[in-house]
Amino acid sequence: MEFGKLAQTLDCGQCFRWELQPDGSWKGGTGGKFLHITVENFPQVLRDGCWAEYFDMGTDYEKIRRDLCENDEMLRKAAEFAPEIRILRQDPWEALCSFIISQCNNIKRIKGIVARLCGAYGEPEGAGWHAFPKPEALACRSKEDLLRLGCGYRAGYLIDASRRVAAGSLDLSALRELPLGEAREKLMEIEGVGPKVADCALLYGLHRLDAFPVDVWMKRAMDRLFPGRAPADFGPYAGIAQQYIFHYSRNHSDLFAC
DNA sequence: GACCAGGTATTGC
DNA sequence: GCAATACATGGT
Repeated sequence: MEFGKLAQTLDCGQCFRWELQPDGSWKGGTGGKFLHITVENFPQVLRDGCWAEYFDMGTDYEKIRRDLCENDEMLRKAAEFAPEIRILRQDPWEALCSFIISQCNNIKRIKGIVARLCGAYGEPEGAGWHAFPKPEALACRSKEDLLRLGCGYRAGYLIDASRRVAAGSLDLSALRELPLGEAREKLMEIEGVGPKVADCALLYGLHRLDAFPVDVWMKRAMDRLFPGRAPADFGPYAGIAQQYIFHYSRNHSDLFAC
C-alpha cells in the first residue's frame, strides 16, 4: 500500500470525511478518530493497530483481485484502473448515515452535510475536527434542526435511524452475525433505507464483502459491461468487485454516452 | 430557471 | 408487478 495511491481508497466514493490537503497529505477519520496522514508518518500509521484495522491490512487484496479477475477481462480492466482500492472498516453508524444522505445527492454535497452534522452535534476531538454525532445526539433533534443543516428530505430518515439505534431496537454490531439477507431486512426497517442504502451500510460499515450495492451507476455499468451477470456471480468478494466497477464507471462516463 | 444528483415510499393502473 | 411522482437542496 503506497502513500501516493491513497486516493484510490480514500476518494473512490466509499467514505466522506477525508480531505486532500494542498501539500498532498490527508486529513480525516471515522467515528470519533481523527488522523493526519503524511508521507512521513504513513508507515507508522499502518503499524498502529487501530488504523491498520481501518485500512483492513489483514486482508490480502492482491490475492482477492487476482482471483476475481481470473477469466474476467472486463473486471480486470476495471480493477486495473484503481488496483489499490481497499474497503475501509468504517464506523458502522457513520456509514449508515452517510449513505442515507447519499440518496439523490452528489459527493460534494454529501461531504458538506456530513461535515455540518459533525460540527453541530459531534464531540470536538481537537484541531477543529469533530467526531460523527452519536445516535443519541441525533435522536433528540427535530426534523427542522437537520433541515437547517441542509439534510433535505433525508432529515426524517436520519432521525428515524438514530432513534432506533439509540433505543437499542436496532443493534448494528449484531448485524455482523446475521446472514446477509436478514441483516439487509433489519436495516430496511428504517424509514428511507431501501436495498441500495442497506447494501452500502453492510459493505462499507459492517465490512460485509459479499454485499453488492446497485445504484444508477452500477445499473448502467452492469447492463453495458457485464450483461447477464448477477451480483452473486462475483462470489464472496462481490463487494470489492462492485467497488472496482463503480469507481471505473464514475471515471469513464464516456463509456455510457448513447 | 430547468435539470440533475450513489433512492425510497406511495399511489394508481 | 411496474411506471409516475413527491421528497429538500445546492450545483451547473
